[in-house]
Amino acid sequence: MARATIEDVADAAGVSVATVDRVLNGRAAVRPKTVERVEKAIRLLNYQSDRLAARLARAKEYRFCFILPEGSNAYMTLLADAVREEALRMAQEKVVIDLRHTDVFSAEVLGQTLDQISGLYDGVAAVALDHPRVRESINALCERGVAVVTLVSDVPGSRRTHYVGIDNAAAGRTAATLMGRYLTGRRGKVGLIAGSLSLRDHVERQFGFEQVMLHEYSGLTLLPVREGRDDWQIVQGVAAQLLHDHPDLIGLYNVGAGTRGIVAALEAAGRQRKVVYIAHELTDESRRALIDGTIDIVINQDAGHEVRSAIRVLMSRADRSPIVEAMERIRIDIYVRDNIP
Amino acid sequence: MARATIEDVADAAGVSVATVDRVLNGRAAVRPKTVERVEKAIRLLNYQSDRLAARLARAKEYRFCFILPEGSNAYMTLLADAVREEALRMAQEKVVIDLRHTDVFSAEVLGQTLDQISGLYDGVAAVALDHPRVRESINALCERGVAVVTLVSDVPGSRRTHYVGIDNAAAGRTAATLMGRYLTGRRGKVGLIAGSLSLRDHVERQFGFEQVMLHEYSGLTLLPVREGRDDWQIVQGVAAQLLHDHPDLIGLYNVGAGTRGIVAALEAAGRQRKVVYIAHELTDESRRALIDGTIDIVINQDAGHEVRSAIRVLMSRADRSPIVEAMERIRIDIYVRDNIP
DNA sequence: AAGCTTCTGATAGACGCCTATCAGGAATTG
DNA sequence: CAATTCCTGATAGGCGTCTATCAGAAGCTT
Repeated sequence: MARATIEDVADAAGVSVATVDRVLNGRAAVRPKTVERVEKAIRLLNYQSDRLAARLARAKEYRFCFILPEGSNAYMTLLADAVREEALRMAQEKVVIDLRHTDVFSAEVLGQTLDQISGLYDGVAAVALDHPRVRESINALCERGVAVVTLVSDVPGSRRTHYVGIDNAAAGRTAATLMGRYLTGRRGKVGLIAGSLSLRDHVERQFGFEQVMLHEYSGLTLLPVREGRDDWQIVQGVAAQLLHDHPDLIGLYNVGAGTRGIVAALEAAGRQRKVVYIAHELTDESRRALIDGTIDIVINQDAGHEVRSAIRVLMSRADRSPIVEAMERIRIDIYVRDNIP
Repeated sequence: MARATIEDVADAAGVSVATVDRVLNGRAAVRPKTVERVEKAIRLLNYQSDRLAARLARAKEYRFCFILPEGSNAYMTLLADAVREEALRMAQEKVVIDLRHTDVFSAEVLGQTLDQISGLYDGVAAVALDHPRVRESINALCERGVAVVTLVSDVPGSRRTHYVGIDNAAAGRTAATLMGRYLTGRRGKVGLIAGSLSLRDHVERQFGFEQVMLHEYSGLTLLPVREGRDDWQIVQGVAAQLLHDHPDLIGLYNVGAGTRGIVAALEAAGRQRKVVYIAHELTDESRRALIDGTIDIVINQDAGHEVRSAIRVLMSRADRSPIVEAMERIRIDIYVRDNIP
């Protein structure tokens, strides 16, 4: 009752291994009647090709490329680290992974980068801007048979194979629910800071947050969003202003990066622990602030998981095997002080 | 600059491939001086043996066994499903996975089961009771070279290779922090229900919960634990009693299974949504209750992840490759209504 | 029925490593 | 120095699949 091999299938179907192989890999024309016989034998023996042997035989290096925004955004640094780590591990399995950085805020630059790498890789994973220029480049890549995966922020409407990241509207709603519950029975204002309203993930989070806040926690006054460009110094200024303008600010949700700036602003105003502060992404900075109580909750998407998921998706596209949806769903992690990993 | 092979190493070291193989797999005695030469060549070429080729060549089926408690505990059902699913997937890679059920509350029965399977498997993953009888059987298995992994609940002091599960004390603390914050500014009683105080994970959760509640939320009165045997009907009785005895009960933490019983009791008393209720494990039942607001928070450990992690650990033990700690850390998932997967 | 096209079979040689065997060289012992 | 014992080299065969080639069979056309 050992596993069936191609040879077993060939015997059962009364054909040669060559023909079975032709059917399996669409190598040449095979008469429909023969195809059917082979397929019947496959079903009968419950044959599954041995992935290990197959990849060994193909002896092919898979080449993938990750494109991340340049700059010192803490979460992107985590992502980059994860990519490098996985690159090492995957080297053992004949997978080469390159990492490139590009200006995330410029659709033109990102588009050019995508255009250039065509032909060099079997697959690309990119943190992409949702912009027609980018969409066009993504589609061009797909056209040429390169698998494209969007990371963290999606580009809907493009022909990308897959989106690896969380449901950002749901993340926003999650933040709102926790904010509302943490502030049960209190009245006051809640501030909202985003990196840029041209980043799809930020907008979606904001949308989800407002949706739940307005409908379910109408006792709280939601202030209009302010943009911080994901730069902690700018964010610090924005937060400081917010705190100054609203002495009755009791909640703060930062949809983007720049945690460092907010922590600084809260401390400068002496209002840490007095404002319920919900941030995104678990970094060294936010971890620290979570432990000392300045941040109450961090909503996270696991960088390691995202990178591994992206690689798995690219791999299965490369050897035409199906992906396991359940395994590739990126979760919205909630961290409080006590469950930090 | 392709990957180095054993042959390259042999050439570089000026020895034969046979000798390299002997060094790599400790197949026979090799003179220290030669060993060193080979190892130097390996470092020099940054040689890493090709896992795929190695496993193909060994041509060995790995045989693993999962031992789960019998009965209809919802979470255990999820675990069992995950095991079956992975068993299918792993079949593609020459890994056979069996699933056995046993009485989780009896150390003797579990011990016997463990004793019996010795010799049949390369590795075992078990949801085990922390009991000397069980510990002894686990150690006996390890003695005979069978890799043993504890699942969900650990057996410290045994020679098990690894524990796959969450830090339960931290989970308890997490529950307490959320309970405390959700109940900010309110006074009243908080109830605590466990399955059995002989289950290590339950005791640890209780410990963590009490620790944080007592120190940080002293405005809330923590009631003594009650046991529900993880049976929803018993749990329902316990919960009903609790609600009856304490009209000022405003929080409830159920450390074990039996969510269904608590939901029923809350509904019967008409106090759903009036009591902040925190449960463990995301099942169909708790998911429903979370959505309709009866449950406020679910703390979860992902069944699929645990099973996959256990398999990975058993596999690396079997082919003596190291595990990636970071990848095998099981997270304490927090779910509210809005981030349910 | 000859000539052509389309399918199929047989087989060899990778892929990178494991396992096993045997002979001969090196080091050790008495 | 001979007799052991210990190390090492060379090599064959296998793991299950892919790729490629070539000859021959089957099917179709006219």
